[in-house]
Amino acid sequence: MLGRGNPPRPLSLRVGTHFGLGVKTEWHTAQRGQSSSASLFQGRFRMRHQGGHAMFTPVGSKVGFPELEKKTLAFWQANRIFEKTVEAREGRPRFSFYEGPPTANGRPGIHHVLARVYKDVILRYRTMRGYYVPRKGGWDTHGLPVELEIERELNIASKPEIEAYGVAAFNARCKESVFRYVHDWEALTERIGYWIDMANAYVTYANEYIESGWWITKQLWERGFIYQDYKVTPHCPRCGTSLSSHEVALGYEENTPDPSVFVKFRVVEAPWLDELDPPVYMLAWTTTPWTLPGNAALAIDPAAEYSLMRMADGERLVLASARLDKVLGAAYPVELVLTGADLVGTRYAPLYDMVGQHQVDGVRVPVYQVVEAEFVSLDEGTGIVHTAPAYGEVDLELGRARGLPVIHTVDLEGKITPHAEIWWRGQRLDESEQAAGLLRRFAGVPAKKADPSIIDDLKERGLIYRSERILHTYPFCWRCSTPLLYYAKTSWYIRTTAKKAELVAGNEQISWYPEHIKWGRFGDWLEHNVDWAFSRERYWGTPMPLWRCDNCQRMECIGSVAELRRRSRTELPENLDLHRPYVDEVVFDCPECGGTMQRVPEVIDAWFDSGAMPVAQWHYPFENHDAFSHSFPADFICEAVDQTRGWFYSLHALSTLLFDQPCYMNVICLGLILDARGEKMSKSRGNVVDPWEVLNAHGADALRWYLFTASPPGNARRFSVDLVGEVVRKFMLTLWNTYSFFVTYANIDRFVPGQQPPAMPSNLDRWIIAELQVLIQTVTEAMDAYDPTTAARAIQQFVDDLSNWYVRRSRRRFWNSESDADKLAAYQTLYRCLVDVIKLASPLVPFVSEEIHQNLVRSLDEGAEASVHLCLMPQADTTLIDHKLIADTRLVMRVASLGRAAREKAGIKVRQPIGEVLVRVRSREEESALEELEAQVREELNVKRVRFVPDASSLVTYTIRPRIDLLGPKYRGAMSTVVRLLREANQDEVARLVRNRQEVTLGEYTLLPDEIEVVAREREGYAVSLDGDYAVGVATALSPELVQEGLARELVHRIQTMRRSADFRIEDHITTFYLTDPELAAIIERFAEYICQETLSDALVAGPTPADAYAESLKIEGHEIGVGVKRRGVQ
RNA sequence: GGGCCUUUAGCUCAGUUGGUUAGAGCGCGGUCCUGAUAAGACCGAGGUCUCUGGUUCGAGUCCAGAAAGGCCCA
Repeated sequence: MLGRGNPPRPLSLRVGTHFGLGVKTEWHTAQRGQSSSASLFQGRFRMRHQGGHAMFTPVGSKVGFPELEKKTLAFWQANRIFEKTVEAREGRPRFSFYEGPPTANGRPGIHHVLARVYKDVILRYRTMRGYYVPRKGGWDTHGLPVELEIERELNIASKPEIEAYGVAAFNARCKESVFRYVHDWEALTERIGYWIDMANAYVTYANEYIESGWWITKQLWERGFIYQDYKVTPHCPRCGTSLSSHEVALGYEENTPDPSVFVKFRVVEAPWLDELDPPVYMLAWTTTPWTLPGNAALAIDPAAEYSLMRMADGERLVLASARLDKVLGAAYPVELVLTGADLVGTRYAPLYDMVGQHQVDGVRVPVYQVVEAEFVSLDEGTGIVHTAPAYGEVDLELGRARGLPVIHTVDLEGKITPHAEIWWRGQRLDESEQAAGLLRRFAGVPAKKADPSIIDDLKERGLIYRSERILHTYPFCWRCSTPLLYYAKTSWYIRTTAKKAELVAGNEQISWYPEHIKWGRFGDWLEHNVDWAFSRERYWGTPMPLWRCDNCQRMECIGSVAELRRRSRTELPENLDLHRPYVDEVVFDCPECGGTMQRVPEVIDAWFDSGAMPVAQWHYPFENHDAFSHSFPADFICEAVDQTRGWFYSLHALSTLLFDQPCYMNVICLGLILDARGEKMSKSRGNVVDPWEVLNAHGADALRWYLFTASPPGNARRFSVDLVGEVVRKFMLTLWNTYSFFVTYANIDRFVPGQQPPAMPSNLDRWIIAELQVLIQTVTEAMDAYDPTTAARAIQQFVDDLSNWYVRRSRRRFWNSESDADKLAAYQTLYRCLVDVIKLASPLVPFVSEEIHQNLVRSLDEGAEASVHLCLMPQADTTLIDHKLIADTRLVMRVASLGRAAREKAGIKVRQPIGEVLVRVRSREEESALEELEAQVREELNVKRVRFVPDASSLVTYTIRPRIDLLGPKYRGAMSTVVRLLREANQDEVARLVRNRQEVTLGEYTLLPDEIEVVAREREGYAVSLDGDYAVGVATALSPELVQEGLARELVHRIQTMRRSADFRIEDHITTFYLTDPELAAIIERFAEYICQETLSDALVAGPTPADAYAESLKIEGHEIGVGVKRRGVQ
């Protein structure tokens, strides 16, 4: 530590110039406390630090962020910081957030980290803006994935096997499994700094949660929004279960052979044709002959052209004109050309007549006719599509739109039934008389195996035009490899279409990031809204609260546990589990007929659970009315884009149906995380990155910073551990080292913030403070707009400027200031920048911000906030924003950059002082700006003098360039001529005219001086660097004085390096010994004061180095020199 | 098959209302600077701005089409 006999570094090193004469050694005397200017630093500090302790905990430039973060986590936990950030804002305006519940039955991955840190950053930010931001966590616990995992464990794969195992035991295992990885989740959540209340998280399997779901269901039921109808799902006949789209995606097989059959449907009644002899056939194409008995209609494209062809054998076929070549293969006479619309209403003879002339209430069932449809393709088939509503999703949709019956001829085991089951308008119809026997010959045969028999049958009856085999992609069960059947089963629906207009209107009120989701993926989905099939024939889920009378089929919806208790025939146990199978056992009397009412077997889609969370997380309306109403609607939610049709939709749908308004107002919709090669991360590909690997290597802040800055939130992003490491170097270490620099010197100088009156800031100070205010504005605007990426990138740029311009340019002020007031201003400025920037950054990188806050703010001031996260965000002081100064400083940087380039060209290293640079800028205003900031240019370029060359003719020659941005609009089509004329003109002459602000006449055109740009080109004798209008020239000649000074600087540099090698402290004073040739010795004598000052040498001794000093033999520009450094004072 | 997104240097990304010579970081080669910095500066190599067509005096930018990749839905 400082102060143990080591003389503190003097505060007052008053040296007027670097080259004062006569002061060789022992040049400083002022000690801290005795110097008059030291009074600047007295005050409370001196009272509190009489023992001479460092005020800030010393900070090295080396840092291990992961270890540091663990310390911070422990601090947060021990001091309940998260809880305090919430409690501290009670009574303030509320910022409401809904947590989209993850499932805890798998390990969390990097994509979960992405979502969680994006949630966290907004919530922390809002808290620091003074909002009250409670954060209730949640867990999604129901659903098929949970069941599948248990099936795997039990080594079973079908519903009968589950039932044999026992639903109670099965569900018990499901319940046990969903929190299997909860510790992983909690550990990761904590480690990445996601602050969320997990202790009071909602759990979708809880009875209370289910009861709220029942309440919602009953609300919908009473409003007539719930009905039962068919739904086509991919069905595995062996497992006896439907597959989710995800499961289907697992089992696609390419190059699957299937029949490809062109079938003839004989027309019996056609408004567009009088004579039906010889017979007319509609030609349709199918790859699933087994669905032909279920045919209910033929679909055509009303806009397409169709042809009636006369075939060789005299019979006539109708098909799309566009398909003639492909299907018929040869030319036949066209008898009639007509549009699809003409064909609508055509009646045909069914291949297998299941329906006959059925009438219901005097209305004939519309079947076996030609109907129009949107989906008819002219790229394959015949343009006439066989439609079987029982076996195709679009078929069923079309059937619904056209009122077609659903004709089932296959059972759930995938076998053809002896009799058809026909549903129309929610009623079961008898099959036609003729139907009896039609199916019998196929009965019991698995559907796909019946294909050949059906084809043979139709062939015998002359109804096949052509039959062949094709290869295509077909889905198989991912578990048992059985071909899937698309199959219509009854399902419970929520009539979301009834509120479609409201869904779309509600979406108008929601802000989406990125915006295209609103109009694109989500808006589209709402526009094409179909009713929500929300029942599942499964076990582990919220039971559908519908009871049906086994006698009169009366339905009843139960909306609460109390209601169930009232109705139940038996006394229900106090702790009744609302899951299956227990709830299935509850029966009651039918009020209509006295029959037994029994629950329907289905459970509710887990998406319904998640969409119910605004209500159900509070067990509303059974309790917590305030908690619900205060949190509804949410200001903010955030999930990945795969939730558009998941949670984003289920929330929106239920909220609109229940409350006629959206339940969230702002959404960040995140893109997916891809691996380093741009491929989706998935377990099966084995390319998932374990978040812990990144966290252990680089820490949570680095990971967060990477996720915020690398790409905008909506984009898919590539991810790898190395990319995070880059962030550490680029941002984290830059920030850290700026902080470390400050602490190191502040401790040496005993700087105490707030203890001195504000010192007079320099231009450099005013510049960085202005930049800081701009940064505050930028960050505030971006974060208010839910855009952490823009905020973080701005902070990164600022920290770079702070470190690589402000601190670099200020180093001497801290190290060796010409005035203490100036040094004080530098400390005050840097301190202010650090304190504000960590506040701005703290929502993004909460750990390192906390660490710095604790040391810079909290350690000095008991009254300061206990955590940076309890602070309020800094407010921009716009009076401090000096736009001109900001622009001027950019100009200095630009000139400095050009000057360095010019030095490079001239081959003169920066350590070698040069006499003069010539600078040409764009305007007189820029010149005066540079004059103002000339010291920065001189120091940065190590030059004695800056000279402006407004005309610059002595430095450069000119070329000219047309200002096509001005000439273009003026001359338009003649532009190219004007440009050519200008190019051919005498360049020097034109340049001269323009510089004299005279017009330039080129043939018939007269150009104004502003319309031509004059560009300077390098002149010999100077090394000149050019950039647009700017030019910086370095005089290459070096005077002997300059060369000598360069040698002195070189020697200083060598001594500094030796100090480091000798492991001296920055503030250690030394004695320097040297032994060299007379020429170099003379130079050293001459620059002794400068050398001493720079190297903290109290004495510069010509002579051999003592044995106990650190010594090196050096060679400087051809001079041999022996140098020794020895620390002064007590070791 | 439909919808949406992406495509700019080896990698990750910027690129403002269309304007002369398209940028940054990382990586690579070189030089320099440095007693805060694992950092920084300068120079260099590395680009048919995915392609084709159109609008325009002028297109990375606007329009149309195509291709590749991604996601969602069929």
